[in-house]
Amino acid sequence: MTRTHHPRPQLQLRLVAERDIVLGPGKIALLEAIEHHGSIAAACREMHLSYKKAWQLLETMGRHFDTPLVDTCSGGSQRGGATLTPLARELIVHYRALLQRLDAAPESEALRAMLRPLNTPTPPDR
Amino acid sequence: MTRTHHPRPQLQLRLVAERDIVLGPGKIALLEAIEHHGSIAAACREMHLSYKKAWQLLETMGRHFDTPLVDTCSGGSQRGGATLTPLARELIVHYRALLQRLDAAPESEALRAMLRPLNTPTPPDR
DNA sequence: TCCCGTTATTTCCAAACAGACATAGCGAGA
DNA sequence: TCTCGCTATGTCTGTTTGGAAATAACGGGA
Repeated sequence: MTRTHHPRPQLQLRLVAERDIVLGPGKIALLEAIEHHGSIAAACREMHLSYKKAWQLLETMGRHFDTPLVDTCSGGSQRGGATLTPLARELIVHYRALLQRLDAAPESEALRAMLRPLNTPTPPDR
Repeated sequence: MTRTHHPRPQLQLRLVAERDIVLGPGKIALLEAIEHHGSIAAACREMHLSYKKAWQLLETMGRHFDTPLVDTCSGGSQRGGATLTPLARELIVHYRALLQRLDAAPESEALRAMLRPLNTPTPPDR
Protein backbone atom coordinates (compact mmCIF):
# COMPACT_ATOMS: atom_id res chain seq x y z
CA MET A 1 0.00 0.00 0.00
CA THR A 2 1.43 3.30 -1.03
CA ARG A 3 1.10 5.56 1.95
CA THR A 4 2.29 8.51 -0.10
CA HIS A 5 -0.85 8.83 -2.14
CA HIS A 6 -2.00 12.41 -1.84
CA PRO A 7 -4.36 13.10 -4.71
CA ARG A 8 -4.31 16.86 -4.59
CA PRO A 9 -4.14 19.86 -2.29
CA GLN A 10 -7.26 19.94 -0.23
CA LEU A 11 -9.12 22.58 1.71
CA GLN A 12 -10.38 21.38 5.05
CA LEU A 13 -12.98 22.84 7.33
CA ARG A 14 -13.29 22.77 11.08
CA LEU A 15 -15.80 23.98 13.60
CA VAL A 16 -14.07 24.82 16.85
CA ALA A 17 -15.74 25.68 20.14
CA GLU A 18 -14.28 25.91 23.60
CA ARG A 19 -10.99 24.14 22.84
CA ASP A 20 -12.81 21.28 21.15
CA ILE A 21 -12.89 20.45 17.50
CA VAL A 22 -16.62 19.97 17.19
CA LEU A 23 -16.58 19.13 13.50
CA GLY A 24 -13.83 18.27 11.07
CA PRO A 25 -13.17 16.03 8.09
CA GLY A 26 -12.62 12.94 10.23
CA LYS A 27 -15.67 13.38 12.42
CA ILE A 28 -17.91 13.99 9.43
CA ALA A 29 -16.50 10.93 7.67
CA LEU A 30 -17.17 8.90 10.79
CA LEU A 31 -20.78 10.01 10.95
CA GLU A 32 -21.25 9.17 7.31
CA ALA A 33 -19.68 5.74 7.78
CA ILE A 34 -21.96 5.05 10.74
CA GLU A 35 -24.96 6.04 8.68
CA HIS A 36 -23.81 3.79 5.87
CA HIS A 37 -23.01 0.72 7.96
CA GLY A 38 -25.47 1.04 10.78
CA SER A 39 -22.86 0.48 13.46
CA ILE A 40 -19.88 2.19 15.00
CA ALA A 41 -17.77 -0.95 14.91
CA ALA A 42 -18.36 -1.51 11.21
CA ALA A 43 -17.55 2.13 10.50
CA CYS A 44 -14.28 1.69 12.37
CA ARG A 45 -13.30 -1.35 10.37
CA GLU A 46 -13.90 0.49 7.15
CA MET A 47 -12.03 3.58 8.27
CA HIS A 48 -9.17 1.65 9.92
CA LEU A 49 -10.03 3.42 13.14
CA SER A 50 -9.95 1.96 16.62
CA TYR A 51 -13.30 1.79 18.34
CA LYS A 52 -11.87 3.80 21.18
CA LYS A 53 -10.81 6.60 18.88
CA ALA A 54 -14.21 6.68 17.22
CA TRP A 55 -15.87 6.80 20.59
CA GLN A 56 -13.71 9.73 21.63
CA LEU A 57 -14.61 11.60 18.46
CA LEU A 58 -18.31 11.01 19.04
CA GLU A 59 -17.97 11.99 22.68
CA THR A 60 -16.24 15.26 21.82
CA MET A 61 -18.88 16.14 19.25
CA GLY A 62 -21.70 15.16 21.51
CA ARG A 63 -20.54 17.47 24.28
CA HIS A 64 -21.59 20.44 22.18
CA PHE A 65 -25.16 19.52 21.47
CA ASP A 66 -28.18 19.21 23.68
CA THR A 67 -29.47 16.09 21.97
CA PRO A 68 -27.54 12.97 20.92
CA LEU A 69 -26.00 12.56 17.48
CA VAL A 70 -26.30 8.77 17.40
CA ASP A 71 -28.87 6.35 18.73
CA THR A 72 -27.15 3.18 19.87
CA CYS A 73 -28.24 -0.18 21.17
CA SER A 74 -26.30 -3.22 22.23
CA GLY A 75 -27.57 -6.75 21.95
CA GLY A 76 -30.87 -7.57 20.30
CA SER A 77 -31.64 -9.35 17.08
CA GLN A 78 -29.27 -7.11 15.14
CA ARG A 79 -26.69 -7.62 17.87
CA GLY A 80 -26.39 -3.93 18.46
CA GLY A 81 -25.84 -1.03 16.15
CA ALA A 82 -26.02 2.71 15.78
CA THR A 83 -27.99 5.12 13.65
CA LEU A 84 -27.68 8.85 13.14
CA THR A 85 -30.21 11.22 14.60
CA PRO A 86 -31.77 13.91 12.40
CA LEU A 87 -29.46 16.40 14.12
CA ALA A 88 -26.37 14.55 12.91
CA ARG A 89 -27.73 14.32 9.39
CA GLU A 90 -28.34 18.04 9.42
CA LEU A 91 -24.75 18.64 10.52
CA ILE A 92 -23.46 16.64 7.58
CA VAL A 93 -25.61 18.56 5.13
CA HIS A 94 -24.46 21.96 6.35
CA TYR A 95 -20.83 20.86 6.49
CA ARG A 96 -20.89 19.51 2.96
CA ALA A 97 -22.61 22.64 1.70
CA LEU A 98 -19.94 24.85 3.24
CA LEU A 99 -17.20 22.71 1.76
CA GLN A 100 -18.80 22.98 -1.64
CA ARG A 101 -18.97 26.75 -1.35
CA LEU A 102 -15.30 26.72 -0.43
CA ASP A 103 -14.20 24.72 -3.42
CA ALA A 104 -16.34 26.84 -5.70
CA ALA A 105 -14.68 30.05 -4.53
CA PRO A 106 -12.07 31.44 -6.93
CA GLU A 107 -9.56 31.90 -4.11
CA SER A 108 -9.42 28.13 -3.64
CA GLU A 109 -8.05 27.50 -7.06
CA ALA A 110 -5.80 30.53 -6.69
CA LEU A 111 -4.27 29.06 -3.55
CA ARG A 112 -3.78 25.67 -5.12
CA ALA A 113 -2.17 27.24 -8.14
CA MET A 114 0.44 28.90 -5.94
CA LEU A 115 1.66 25.56 -4.59
CA ARG A 116 4.74 23.87 -5.89
CA PRO A 117 3.77 21.08 -8.30
CA LEU A 118 3.29 17.80 -6.47
CA ASN A 119 6.06 15.24 -6.19
CA THR A 120 8.65 17.83 -7.08
CA PRO A 121 11.63 16.91 -4.91
CA THR A 122 12.31 19.46 -2.22
CA PRO A 123 15.36 21.51 -3.17
CA PRO A 124 18.40 20.57 -0.99
CA ASP A 125 18.26 23.79 1.03
CA ARG A 126 16.81 27.18 0.28
CA MET B 1 -5.38 35.19 32.76
CA THR B 2 -8.51 33.19 32.09
CA ARG B 3 -7.54 30.36 29.85
CA THR B 4 -11.16 29.45 29.30
CA HIS B 5 -11.93 32.43 27.16
CA HIS B 6 -13.57 31.14 24.03
CA PRO B 7 -15.43 33.99 22.44
CA ARG B 8 -17.62 32.02 20.08
CA PRO B 9 -17.73 28.99 17.86
CA GLN B 10 -15.32 29.51 15.06
CA LEU B 11 -14.91 28.08 11.58
CA GLN B 12 -11.32 27.29 10.72
CA LEU B 13 -9.71 26.67 7.39
CA ARG B 14 -6.77 24.52 6.41
CA LEU B 15 -4.89 23.84 3.22
CA VAL B 16 -3.49 20.33 3.28
CA ALA B 17 -1.07 18.85 0.78
CA GLU B 18 0.96 15.68 0.99
CA ARG B 19 0.48 15.03 4.71
CA ASP B 20 1.48 18.60 5.53
CA ILE B 21 -0.74 21.35 6.79
CA VAL B 22 0.42 24.03 4.38
CA LEU B 23 -1.83 26.75 5.74
CA GLY B 24 -3.93 27.04 8.86
CA PRO B 25 -5.00 29.60 11.42
CA GLY B 26 -1.71 29.43 13.33
CA LYS B 27 0.55 29.66 10.31
CA ILE B 28 -1.38 32.61 8.92
CA ALA B 29 -1.26 34.35 12.28
CA LEU B 30 2.48 33.78 12.38
CA LEU B 31 2.97 35.31 8.96
CA GLU B 32 0.91 38.31 9.96
CA ALA B 33 2.86 38.75 13.18
CA ILE B 34 6.14 38.59 11.27
CA GLU B 35 4.86 41.21 8.88
CA HIS B 36 3.79 43.40 11.78
CA HIS B 37 6.97 43.10 13.84
CA GLY B 38 9.58 42.68 11.17
CA SER B 39 11.18 39.69 12.86
CA ILE B 40 10.45 36.07 13.65
CA ALA B 41 11.65 36.39 17.22
CA ALA B 42 9.40 39.35 17.95
CA ALA B 43 6.46 37.53 16.43
CA CYS B 44 7.19 34.57 18.70
CA ARG B 45 7.24 36.74 21.79
CA GLU B 46 3.90 38.22 20.92
CA MET B 47 2.34 34.87 20.12
CA HIS B 48 3.92 33.04 23.08
CA LEU B 49 5.50 30.68 20.61
CA SER B 50 8.94 29.14 20.82
CA TYR B 51 11.31 30.14 18.05
CA LYS B 52 11.78 26.49 17.24
CA LYS B 53 8.07 25.96 16.75
CA ALA B 54 7.79 29.03 14.55
CA TRP B 55 10.70 27.84 12.50
CA GLN B 56 9.08 24.45 12.03
CA LEU B 57 5.86 26.08 10.89
CA LEU B 58 7.71 28.24 8.38
CA GLU B 59 9.73 25.27 7.20
CA THR B 60 6.62 23.18 6.62
CA MET B 61 4.93 25.96 4.69
CA GLY B 62 8.03 26.72 2.69
CA ARG B 63 8.37 23.16 1.49
CA HIS B 64 5.31 23.64 -0.69
CA PHE B 65 6.38 26.70 -2.61
CA ASP B 66 9.09 27.27 -5.16
CA THR B 67 10.05 30.66 -3.77
CA PRO B 68 10.59 31.70 -0.12
CA LEU B 69 7.83 33.13 2.03
CA VAL B 70 10.12 35.22 4.21
CA ASP B 71 13.30 37.14 3.54
CA THR B 72 15.57 36.95 6.56
CA CYS B 73 18.85 38.47 7.58
CA SER B 74 20.96 38.18 10.71
CA GLY B 75 23.21 40.93 11.96
CA GLY B 76 23.27 44.34 10.35
CA SER B 77 22.15 47.70 11.61
CA GLN B 78 18.71 46.35 12.47
CA ARG B 79 20.40 43.37 14.09
CA GLY B 80 18.57 40.95 11.89
CA GLY B 81 14.93 40.58 11.03
CA ALA B 82 12.48 39.06 8.61
CA THR B 83 9.98 40.40 6.10
CA LEU B 84 7.29 38.70 4.09
CA THR B 85 7.70 38.12 0.39
CA PRO B 86 4.90 39.14 -1.99
CA LEU B 87 4.03 35.45 -2.22
CA ALA B 88 3.33 35.24 1.50
CA ARG B 89 1.24 38.39 1.42
CA GLU B 90 -0.79 36.93 -1.40
CA LEU B 91 -1.38 33.79 0.64
CA ILE B 92 -2.74 35.84 3.50
CA VAL B 93 -5.08 37.75 1.24
CA HIS B 94 -6.55 34.62 -0.32
CA TYR B 95 -6.86 32.87 3.02
CA ARG B 96 -8.66 35.81 4.60
CA ALA B 97 -10.95 36.13 1.62
CA LEU B 98 -11.92 32.48 1.85
CA LEU B 99 -12.57 32.80 5.55
CA GLN B 100 -14.77 35.80 4.94
CA ARG B 101 -16.77 33.90 2.36
CA LEU B 102 -17.19 31.11 4.86
CA ASP B 103 -18.50 33.31 7.61
CA ALA B 104 -20.83 35.03 5.20
CA ALA B 105 -22.41 31.74 4.13
CA PRO B 106 -25.80 31.03 5.70
CA GLU B 107 -24.73 27.50 6.66
CA SER B 108 -22.15 28.94 9.03
CA GLU B 109 -24.72 30.60 11.20
CA ALA B 110 -26.94 27.55 10.87
CA LEU B 111 -24.17 25.35 12.26
CA ARG B 112 -23.44 27.71 15.09
CA ALA B 113 -27.11 27.90 15.96
CA MET B 114 -27.24 24.13 16.39
CA LEU B 115 -24.59 24.16 19.10
CA ARG B 116 -25.45 23.97 22.76
CA PRO B 117 -25.29 27.44 24.29
CA LEU B 118 -21.82 28.20 25.61
CA ASN B 119 -20.87 27.62 29.23
CA THR B 120 -23.82 25.33 29.70
CA PRO B 121 -22.53 22.65 32.05
CA THR B 122 -22.22 19.28 30.37
CA PRO B 123 -25.04 17.02 31.55
CA PRO B 124 -23.74 14.26 33.91
CA ASP B 125 -24.01 11.54 31.29
CA ARG B 126 -25.81 11.45 27.99
C1' DT C 1 37.61 44.70 18.21
C1' DC C 2 33.62 44.15 20.95
C1' DC C 3 28.55 44.34 21.47
C1' DC C 4 23.90 43.23 20.46
C1' DG C 5 19.62 40.96 18.96
C1' DT C 6 18.51 38.20 15.42
C1' DT C 7 18.67 33.91 12.44
C1' DA C 8 19.44 28.99 12.44
C1' DT C 9 20.10 24.47 14.65
C1' DT C 10 20.85 20.86 18.10
C1' DT C 11 20.14 18.33 22.42
C1' DC C 12 17.43 16.93 26.22
C1' DC C 13 13.33 16.06 28.81
C1' DA C 14 8.39 16.21 29.97
C1' DA C 15 3.76 16.07 28.36
C1' DA C 16 0.35 14.69 25.16
C1' DC C 17 -1.31 11.37 22.02
C1' DA C 18 -2.47 6.93 19.68
C1' DG C 19 -2.77 2.05 19.12
C1' DA C 20 -3.24 -2.57 21.01
C1' DC C 21 -5.42 -5.11 24.10
C1' DA C 22 -8.58 -6.55 27.84
C1' DT C 23 -13.06 -6.60 29.86
C1' DA C 24 -17.95 -6.05 31.14
C1' DG C 25 -22.83 -5.65 29.85
C1' DC C 26 -26.54 -5.99 26.46
C1' DG C 27 -30.46 -8.82 24.51
C1' DA C 28 -32.84 -11.39 20.65
C1' DG C 29 -32.58 -16.01 18.89
C1' DA C 30 -31.21 -20.83 18.90
C1' DT D 1 -28.89 -20.96 29.10
C1' DC D 2 -25.61 -20.14 25.73
C1' DT D 3 -23.96 -17.56 21.71
C1' DC D 4 -22.72 -13.66 19.07
C1' DG D 5 -21.38 -9.05 17.69
C1' DC D 6 -21.87 -4.71 19.33
C1' DT D 7 -21.65 -0.89 22.86
C1' DA D 8 -18.87 1.15 26.45
C1' DT D 9 -14.66 1.82 29.14
C1' DG D 10 -10.05 1.13 31.19
C1' DT D 11 -5.08 0.07 31.09
C1' DC D 12 -0.63 0.02 29.18
C1' DT D 13 3.03 1.22 26.18
C1' DG D 14 5.51 3.33 22.45
C1' DT D 15 5.56 7.25 19.57
C1' DT D 16 5.07 11.89 18.67
C1' DT D 17 5.08 16.36 20.02
C1' DG D 18 6.58 20.68 22.24
C1' DG D 19 9.20 23.62 25.33
C1' DA D 20 13.55 25.08 27.49
C1' DA D 21 18.04 25.84 26.82
C1' DA D 22 22.53 25.91 24.65
C1' DT D 23 25.26 27.18 20.67
C1' DA D 24 27.18 29.28 16.40
C1' DA D 25 27.13 32.75 12.83
C1' DC D 26 25.92 37.29 11.15
C1' DG D 27 27.27 42.23 10.54
C1' DG D 28 26.51 47.26 11.32
C1' DG D 29 27.69 50.56 14.96
C1' DA D 30 30.29 52.15 18.95
